[in-house]
Amino acid sequence: NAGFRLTLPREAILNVFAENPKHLSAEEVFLSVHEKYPGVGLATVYRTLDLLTQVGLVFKFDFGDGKSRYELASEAVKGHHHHMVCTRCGRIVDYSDFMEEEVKFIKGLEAELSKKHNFKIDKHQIHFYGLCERCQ
Amino acid sequence: NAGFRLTLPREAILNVFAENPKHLSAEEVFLSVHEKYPGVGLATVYRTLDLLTQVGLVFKFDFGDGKSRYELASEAVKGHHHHMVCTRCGRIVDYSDFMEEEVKFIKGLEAELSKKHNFKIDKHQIHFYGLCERCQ
DNA sequence: TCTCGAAGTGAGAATAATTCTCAGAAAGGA
DNA sequence: TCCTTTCTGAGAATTATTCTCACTTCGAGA
Repeated sequence: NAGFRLTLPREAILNVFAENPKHLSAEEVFLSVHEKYPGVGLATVYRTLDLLTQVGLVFKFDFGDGKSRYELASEAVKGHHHHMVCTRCGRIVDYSDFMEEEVKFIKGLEAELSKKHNFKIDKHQIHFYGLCERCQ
Repeated sequence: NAGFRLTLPREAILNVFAENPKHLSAEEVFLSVHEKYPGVGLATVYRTLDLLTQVGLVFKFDFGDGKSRYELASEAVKGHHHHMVCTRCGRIVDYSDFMEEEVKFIKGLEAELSKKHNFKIDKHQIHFYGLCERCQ
């Protein structure tokens, strides 16, 4: 909260994530907020999601279906996980197996790449694509 | 070429990739094709990119800036590489270092995940985000 | 060679997610 | 309290992508 106000819309949006800590689209957040606070507009949802992303409270993902997804950063960190996306039905499956090895590997890679390409890496995304259980 | 015709627009689009084997946006492909073949429409470019992606000749990427990028699959495989995206200027830096280790690690991960979650993985994407040399 | 149906096409309209604009509301410090 | 800054809702505007439709091209078979 560095120089920003914690207003009702913003609080409402954060609450949505607290209740449903999953990769939500802007529209899903909007609908969810709208139930309790019908006054909150879609533009504000987008603005707030943007702000929260800037500040680092939420992560923004793009799974390639044309809409962005957002996820509470603390969730994503605490239960660190990545995603598998079904290319048929669009379902997103979280996994948190092998995270320790994965994080270790990725961190090492990051360090090497940062050095070699003089690129200041601050986050990564790993997505697997394929067919989920139901769609095979 | 299984049941599809190799028409002029399609050939022209493939040529664009041959000449410039980089992560091109649909618009970039369109402009490039347009130079030699002004008759080719944007819709056809989109349709063809879609077709080529289905068939597996090109890969489709999404770096989170609202537009998709396409890359010749043979290029991506031959010079297997991944991407670092600058969050300030949008520049995309390829890297192909440590690929052997990376592929090995990812393949192993894929196998484990496929088994455990009964998810038929057929591709993955790894992106790093941060600040490029110029933007730090 | 001619004919017919499927596949492919360009142009522009339509769609969907996101951003912008603008006038008004709220909030915090002087 | 007043004033400036921040924040807001509503709807218009924008941007990438898809759809529609009438037309063309191709290729297989008669």
